[in-house]
Amino acid sequence: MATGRTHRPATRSRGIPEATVARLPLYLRALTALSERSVPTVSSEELAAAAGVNSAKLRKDFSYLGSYGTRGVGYDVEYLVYQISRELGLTQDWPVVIVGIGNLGAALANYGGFASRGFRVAALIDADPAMKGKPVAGMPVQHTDDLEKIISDNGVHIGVIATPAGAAQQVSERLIAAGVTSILNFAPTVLSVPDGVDVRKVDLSIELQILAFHEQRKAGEEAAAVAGAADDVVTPPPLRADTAAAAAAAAASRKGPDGDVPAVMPA
Amino acid sequence: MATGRTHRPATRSRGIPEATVARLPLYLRALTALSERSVPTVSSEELAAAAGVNSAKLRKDFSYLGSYGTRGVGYDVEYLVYQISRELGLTQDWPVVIVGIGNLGAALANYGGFASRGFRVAALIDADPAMKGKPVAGMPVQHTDDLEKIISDNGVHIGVIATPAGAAQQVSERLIAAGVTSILNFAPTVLSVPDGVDVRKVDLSIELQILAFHEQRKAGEEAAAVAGAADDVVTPPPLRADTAAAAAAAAASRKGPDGDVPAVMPA
DNA sequence: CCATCTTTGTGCACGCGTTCACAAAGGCAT
DNA sequence: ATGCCTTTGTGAACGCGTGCACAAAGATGG
Ligand SMILES: NC(=O)c1ccc[n+]([C@@H]2O[C@H](COP(=O)([O-])OP(=O)(O)OC[C@H]3O[C@@H](n4cnc5c(N)ncnc54)[C@H](O)[C@@H]3O)[C@@H](O)[C@H]2O)c1
Ligand SMILES: NC(=O)c1ccc[n+]([C@@H]2O[C@H](COP(=O)([O-])OP(=O)(O)OC[C@H]3O[C@@H](n4cnc5c(N)ncnc54)[C@H](O)[C@@H]3O)[C@@H](O)[C@H]2O)c1
Repeated sequence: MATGRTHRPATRSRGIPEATVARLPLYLRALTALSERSVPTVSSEELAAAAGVNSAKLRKDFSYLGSYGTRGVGYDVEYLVYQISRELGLTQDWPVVIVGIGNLGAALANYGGFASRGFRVAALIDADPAMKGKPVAGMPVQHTDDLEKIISDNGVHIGVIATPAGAAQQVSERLIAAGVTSILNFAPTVLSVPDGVDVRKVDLSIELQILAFHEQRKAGEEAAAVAGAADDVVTPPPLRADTAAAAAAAAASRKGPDGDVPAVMPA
Repeated sequence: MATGRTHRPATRSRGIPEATVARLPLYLRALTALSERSVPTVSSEELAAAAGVNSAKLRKDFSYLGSYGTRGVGYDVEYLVYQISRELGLTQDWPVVIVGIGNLGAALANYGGFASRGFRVAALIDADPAMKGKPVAGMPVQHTDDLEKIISDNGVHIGVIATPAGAAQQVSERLIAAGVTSILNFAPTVLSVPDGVDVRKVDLSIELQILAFHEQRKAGEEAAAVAGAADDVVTPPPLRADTAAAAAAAAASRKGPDGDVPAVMPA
């Protein structure tokens, strides 16, 4: 069981660093584009630019896969596409089920890029009886009652969860019990899964909050640059009296009227 | 313009490490749940479990914000919710525009959790004239012609791109020219943006490919454990003659009538 | 066959992030 | 008050990821 682990810490991908694995799809996408334009070879510099990374990083990444380049020339595009595809396991077919066919689930089901890389939507599953049999993306929605059978009949190892957060943990347990060992979770919850099961999450809200943090930071720096850096508004340093008071009020909302809690951020 | 940088390397969030910033929303979510259950205080151990992280990591993360805990007791839930919200900039309102109201864009527009943390969908924008004025999530879709005016009138700094990949770069340029400085990109492309602009990407296909890599790895290890670890199939080590031949054939798939081509993907 | 020029592959150093482990802090009971 | 017990906050060690810089490899032209 273990506590909700979010990424793949256990598997310890022998040899290839996790950071490299995460970039391989990026390289593959850039290479595919080159391949379509019939470009025969590409240098690490060019490919790195197309993938939006540093060329040294790219070369080091490729070095984990083997020596597939030719010095003085670059990399053979088609050959590299094949090698990366093989390394990522895209030379085989991966049946996938999507659970929770609401707004998001339906959009995912309709997503073309889904099938373009060896992933095949094997089934769409929803708990709503009214959805049963209803076609979404040209495929009938099936009921959760048949989840186990669907997973096992199709040899599914990868599941996508797009249910409300409250149902996600339970759905993940059923998926795992039925044989799924990799989950892509769109529900905003931490999933607790056994060792050996990989979970990756996509959380729109978290991404926006991270952007907001930096955005606020920019606004603060800008204000500090314009003004004499005396006023605060959003900067972390001290904290104005009224803001501190609000914080104190929130903190004291339970017990006595200890109206203290001065300027925070001591350490 | 710089090459497509993907994450926030420039901003150098003074003080708070990027990895910590990325976890703050996780803590906030867990704390909000506790708050709703009227739990007054929580220990680092409990909160860490709820957020799916290590308790030492959580304490260190909080130490960057300040000393908000009480030794022997734990953290005041309400107070911490306030502090993290403030740090993330969620105490203010963030108007957001979504560009590209197709399957995904519509799902995002309908997403309730969007507005729950200070983010407000200020406008939905699409290039399709047929979409103009059509209500999606109770809001009329506006045409791209008015993009600049919408951004400026609403003081939008955060934009979400859900257009096809081919249009993403151009859309990002218009957004940025109009004043957007943070972009959440759902299109599978590397965006080239000027310094000072943050881009975060959500790419379903990449996530699935990473899962496939580990899935393949699991299958390989399993097979190796069962069999005598002699056969390859997917293991990285050397490269057998026939495998190399297949690769070479794939590389030549463009010119000659080599009717093979493994499983490699096209699009 | 040799010289030159381009580009790979990688040794190395550095910085960030994670984790351990513990002293200090504070509540609480006596 | 005093001592015990819990939990925080953090110093320090470690490991991973990144980027530099360059020697080696190989293509290409003479
Ligand atoms: N829509 C988005 O843009 C978006 C963005 C980020 C995250 N999310 C998250 O994705 C999830 C789905 O979002 P949505 O907007 O599609 O919600 P939705 O309500 O439109 O769809 C949820 C679907 O899940 C089904 N469902 C409920 N319980 C189930 C169960 N136990 N087993 C199988 N199916 C079940 C429902 O019948 C419904 O069809 C939510 O957790 C949401 O927070 C959505
Ligand atoms: N649907 C998914 O689940 C999913 C998942 C991952 C990634 N994506 C990516 O998200 C993007 C959108 O996917 P989708 O399924 O919603 O596609 P879609 O074709 O349904 O929608 C695209 C929308 O963008 C609009 N558009 C096109 N060019 C535009 C422009 N220049 N300015 C403004 N709007 C423009 C179109 O009119 C259309 O409404 C694609 O890049 C896709 O690869 C989608």
